[in-house]
Amino acid sequence: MTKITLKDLAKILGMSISTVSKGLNDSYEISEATKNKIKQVAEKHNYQPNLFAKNLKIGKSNTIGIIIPFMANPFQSQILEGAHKAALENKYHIVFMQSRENDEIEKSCIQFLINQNVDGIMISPASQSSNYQYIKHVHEKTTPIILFDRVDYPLDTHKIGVNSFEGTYQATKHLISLGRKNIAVLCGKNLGITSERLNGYLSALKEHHIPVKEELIIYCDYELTKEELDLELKTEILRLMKLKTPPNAVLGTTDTLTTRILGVLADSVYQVPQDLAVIGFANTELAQSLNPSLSTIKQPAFDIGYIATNKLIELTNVKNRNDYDYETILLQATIQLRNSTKL
Amino acid sequence: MTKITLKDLAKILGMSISTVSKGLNDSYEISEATKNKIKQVAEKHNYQPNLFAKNLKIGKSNTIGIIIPFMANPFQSQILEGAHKAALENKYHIVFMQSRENDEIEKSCIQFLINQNVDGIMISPASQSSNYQYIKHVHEKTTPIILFDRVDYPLDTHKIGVNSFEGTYQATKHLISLGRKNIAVLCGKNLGITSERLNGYLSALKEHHIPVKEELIIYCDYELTKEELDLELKTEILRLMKLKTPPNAVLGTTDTLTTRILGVLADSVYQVPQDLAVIGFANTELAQSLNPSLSTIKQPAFDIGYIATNKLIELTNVKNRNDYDYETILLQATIQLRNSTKL
DNA sequence: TTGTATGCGTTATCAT
DNA sequence: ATGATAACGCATACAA
Repeated sequence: MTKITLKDLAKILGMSISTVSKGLNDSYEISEATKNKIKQVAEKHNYQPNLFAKNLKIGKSNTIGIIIPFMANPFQSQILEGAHKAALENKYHIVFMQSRENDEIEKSCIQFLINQNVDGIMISPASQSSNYQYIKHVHEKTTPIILFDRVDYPLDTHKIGVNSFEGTYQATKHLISLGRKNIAVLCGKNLGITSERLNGYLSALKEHHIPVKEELIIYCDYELTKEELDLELKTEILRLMKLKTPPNAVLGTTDTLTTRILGVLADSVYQVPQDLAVIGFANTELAQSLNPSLSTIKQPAFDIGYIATNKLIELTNVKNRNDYDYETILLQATIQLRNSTKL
Repeated sequence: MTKITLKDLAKILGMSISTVSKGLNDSYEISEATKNKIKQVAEKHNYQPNLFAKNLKIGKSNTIGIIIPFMANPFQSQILEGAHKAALENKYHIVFMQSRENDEIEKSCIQFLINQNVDGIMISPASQSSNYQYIKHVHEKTTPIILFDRVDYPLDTHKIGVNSFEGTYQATKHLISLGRKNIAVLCGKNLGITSERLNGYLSALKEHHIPVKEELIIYCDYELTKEELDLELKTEILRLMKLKTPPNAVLGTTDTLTTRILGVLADSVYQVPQDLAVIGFANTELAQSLNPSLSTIKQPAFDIGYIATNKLIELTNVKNRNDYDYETILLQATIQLRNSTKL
């Protein structure tokens, strides 16, 4: 039961290859009667066009590339799942690559994808302006590129992410309403989203006339290994808790930072939430299994991946991208209050 | 800067297309001198062969399919990461599909992959003998299939997984050594790996002359939604704790069961580890962030994916698979003792 | 409305 | 050692 081709179908039907091809593609030049006959036989023999031949002919790959920092990460694999669904529905393929939070690797990923003839690329940039000139060039001259998750990046294109400001703003307000006014905030160094998320924090403080203390704003290097990051966080916690007025709450602006700080605290003498209330961006299903259960800012990760992929595929089929009207879609993050901020 | 083809190179070099092609493919019929010249020019113009044309010609796709129950799952996305690395190193592509623990979806995934002309497929089966006849047929007649993770499945092929017996055996012994002899065990219903993992538990009990109580062996339906599973676990916990001699420990035989039971317990009146010690298969990075930190049986997920993919690619390039010597590779799971089993 | 012929970019067979 | 040519499976311009 070897693969059946157009030629085989043509022979079975006693027609020419082109008639069969046109019939299957619903060409207007073929009569309904023959179309039906063709489709019926194709169906019966479970005909599936050879994609390599098709793509070679058409000059399209029906494949998009996705560049993500790390795939073995709950938040990002949820995004991938959404992307996967959208791609499947549109009969597109996905080739994904991991930038590992590194600009150079990111560039090689893009080059690889272009060599693979992908029709479009979606990126969650490794840093604020990583490979900007190169990405801009590729986007304008060769292959459309859109941004997801980390959308605070200068490229003029579709951007699908989350309302960063709102998430940290609401979370900070919640902490304040609990009487936790001395809030440390963990930020990703050189991360595009950092500024908006920090703004949410700052605005909430300002609104409540709470002075900003620089010593409570911590920038973490995102290129560190897990162990190095843990060590850095541990050091920071020690420093913070030795201040004359130590913080009584911590806000994590990214999934990684929130979950890591939790591990560091679990390993320390400080109690959550008694000593430090914790809240932050986190998409882990284990939030409620933690003890105390973790209050989180949860992003609609699946939707981000799903919408971004649909947008990219749409863009892929646009003939002329000059003067194209790009959209920025910011979904709402939702705050889920649990025990790490109780009391 | 449009894509450069063999034809372009030939023109630049003033040679024929076939000479250039042979030169790039290190054919013995081309002189070293011209080979060098060809490669140099190809390099300079960053020539990349069109994979669609190549695959069409060769009749291979250089693509493998991976079918996994769920990708947005820490354990499975770690496997995927290993697979991704191996594929990249071998210049292979991956198309992955999710069976969602469902036999029918699994079958449609296989059919899809075959239609995509994948050179081979690796599956973590949805259940004990899901689609066995079909998979056997495909494997023998069409496309090589290997198994990973859930390797307790009758197909004669490569199997890459973990020593299930050893993991639960050691974990159970550890619980017993702590004086926790009344151990409930959570199993996946119809899951191939269940029997070996249960055997580990039973052997450890036997070795310590502890009678087996059927009432402590719980089979959970793997096709349930998260909410339904939580509810089922909640009900089971209530039942267990009302027994005349309630269990003082719980062993989870899969990642899902271990992490879910933890959430259910966190939401209950029962304390971990005071009332119930908890240990089980789990690859989450949050194990140490849990309070109490979770004792886990951790699988080398990355290695499973990496090795399986390499084995599959190897198999893909075998001409005659009759009488092929298939391997079963069982890696060691490692037990990480933490606070959920202290005291 | 249907069929013929060409070419997408490769590899491979056969001449030269 | 190098080149001309056919073929992979498909879509399409053009002819009938």
